[in-house]
This record gives sequence, C-alpha cells and structure tokens, in this order.
Amino acid sequence: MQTGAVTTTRPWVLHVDLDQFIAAVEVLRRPELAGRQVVVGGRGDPTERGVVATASYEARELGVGSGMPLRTAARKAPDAVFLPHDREAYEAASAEVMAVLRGLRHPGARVQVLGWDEAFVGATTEDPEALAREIQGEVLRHTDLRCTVGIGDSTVRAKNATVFGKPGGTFRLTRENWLTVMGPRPTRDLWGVGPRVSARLAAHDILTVDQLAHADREVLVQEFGPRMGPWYLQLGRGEGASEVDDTPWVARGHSREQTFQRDLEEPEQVRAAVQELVAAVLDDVAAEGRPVVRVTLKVRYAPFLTRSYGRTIPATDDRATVTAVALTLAGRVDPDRRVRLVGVHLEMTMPDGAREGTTPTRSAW
DNA sequence: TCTGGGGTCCTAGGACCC
DNA sequence: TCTGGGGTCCTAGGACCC
Repeated sequence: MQTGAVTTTRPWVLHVDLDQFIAAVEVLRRPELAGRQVVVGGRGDPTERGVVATASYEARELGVGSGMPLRTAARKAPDAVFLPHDREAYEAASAEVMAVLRGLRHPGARVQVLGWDEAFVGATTEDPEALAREIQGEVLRHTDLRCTVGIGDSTVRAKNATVFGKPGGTFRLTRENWLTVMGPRPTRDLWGVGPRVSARLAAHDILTVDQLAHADREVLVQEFGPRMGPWYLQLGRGEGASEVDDTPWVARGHSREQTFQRDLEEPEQVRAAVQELVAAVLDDVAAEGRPVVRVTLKVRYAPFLTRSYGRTIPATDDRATVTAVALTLAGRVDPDRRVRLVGVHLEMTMPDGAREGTTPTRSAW
C-alpha cells in the first residue's frame, strides 16, 4: 500500500472546455469588441426569428443567455453588438485547439473531441493539475483562447468538475469527493439530466444527486427503461468510462433545418424548401461517400407543434431517389396548417469498427 | 415576440414472421 | 371456436447535448 506521502501515477480524465468560445473567437478577429456586450446568433439581426448561440460575459450580466430568442436578448441588452453565427470561423478555431491537444507531448495522452469547444484528454500522470495548467498554457499560446479544465477519475466526473473551475481554472472530482461536492445539488445539475428527467425523478422523491446515487435500481428501470434507468443511477454516482475513447468519430447522419421568417401557407412553398434542404444535405452525405438508408422530414407547424415523417429505404447514393422520397414525405404535410420550420435528416450506413455510442453523454458529439 | 441548427440515443407500439 | 410467445423491423416521438 502506498501512503499519502507517496505520489502515484494513475490514469486521469481531463475535460478541456473553452471559455465563451464563440464570443471569444469573434473578439479575436475584432479586438475593438473586447469588454463589450457581444451576442452571437442567427443572422445577427435581433429583429429576426433566431436565438442566442453565445453571449459574452458582459452581456450575460444583463441576463442574456444561450437559447434565448434574439428579440428578448435585444430587450435585455439594447446596447449589445449582435453578430451573425459564423460556423466556418468556429470550426477553424476549434480545429486549431484540437490540434494543440493532439500535439501534447505527454506520453499516452489521448484526445476525444466532444464538440467545437470541448474535448476529453486522457493521460497517466501523478499530477493532473500540472497537466491541466500545461494544456491551458499551450492552448493560450497557440490560439489566444482560454479554457477551463475539469479533472476526474471518470469522464462523468471530469465533465461535471468543469463548472467549478470556470472561468480559466481547474477543479478535481473523484470517487472520494463526488458526493461531498455534488450530493446536495439538484439532479438537474448533472450532465445528461435535463428538465424532463429531473421532473420524473422528482415524482419519485429523488431530488438531489445524493438521492439519485442511492435510489432503487428497479424504480429507475420501471420509470426510464432497461438502459436509461441504470444509466441515471450511474450518473448519480459519478460513474462512467475511465478511459478516453479516441476512436475517430463517424457521423450517423446529416441534416439541415430552416426556420422561416414568415410562416409558409402554401404546400408548394414547403415542397420547394424540402427540395433545397435535401440538396444541401446530400452534398454533406456525398462528402462522406456512404449511402442513405433513412429519410426523415421534420415540420414545425405554427405555433409550436412538431411532427416528423420518415421512411427507411434500401441503401442508395442516388440523389434523385433520395429527393423523390423526401418529396413524397412532403406530401404528408398538413395543408391546412402554417409551417414555421422544415428540416431534412438523412441517415447513412455505418462502417464496421465505428465508435459505438452507449449513452447519451458519451455520444454527445 | 414567443423556441436555431446540428447532432445522438432510447422507448413504445404496431406490423410481420415463425 | 380460438387467438401463445418470441424475435425483428419500422416509425414516431421524446430527451439531451453544444
């Protein structure tokens, strides 16, 4: 047995999370925006339908948050600078950050990308905080972007640790301090528990992380099913993969959605929108070189009723076939309702050896 | 003035087959 | 005069994440 005086080398999971990523990228290319209220979202016009993707800390102080309608944000922060969402710019900045992480000289370091602005880094070390600070330094030096690093003995704990390190710091959550730190908190604070699930848990008198960690497995299985029930129990305990999975990610599908500034009233307009969207998604699919096996059409009728219409088809990479299926599905759109949003999703065949997603959180991206 | 756009996975129920 | 049981596929919907 080793005692506390002896340092031990063991595997750690680090969750690297860029601070206000999108707003930070915008400020980098427009330095005059530093320190100002910046809101990024939609086409950058706060009078249009659209929502906030990211707000700078200055704008957040006025109550602006992501997911909020742009018009609401404009009311709360009338002096804010509104910028359009620029996907390509964020993808480029993200690629630079991920390249820095992959270039870490730490032996055995592995990188699992979770999204534009976050990744798990797995490494064996006796001092994870030192490694975290090294990561922060390297990312800042190469990209001028700051990040927070959550440290854990599982992916779940590392991810949940990050919030306590914001902004720019580090925090460690392990089996030893998990229930001390997270136990008293509401289940909603867990990564993977949203408003619906926390409400269903509350109906069983499970309000806190501690109560979830000690909940009856059978009750959870009854409520959430054979997979999700045990998964929520694990979440409550902070358990999850202890290894970072760096298998290259393969997309399951691609989609495009469009919200109309004015609701569509004519079926012909819907057909035209579907045709345009399916062409765009087919371009993404063609870039992957894998055939389509399922076509799904999503429709939001005004005001907020969403319907989906889908069809599984024999694997094909023929654009005309896929387009025809999408237009057939468009024929099921209710002609008596106004249409606010149309989306087309194409699912592709999966190659052998692709990473298997086993939980919502692990496969988040 | 109400809620973007891009993803993933799970569940329930019906159809169908043996 | 009777409809069991298991398995798979398909579809729609729900939930969550960034």
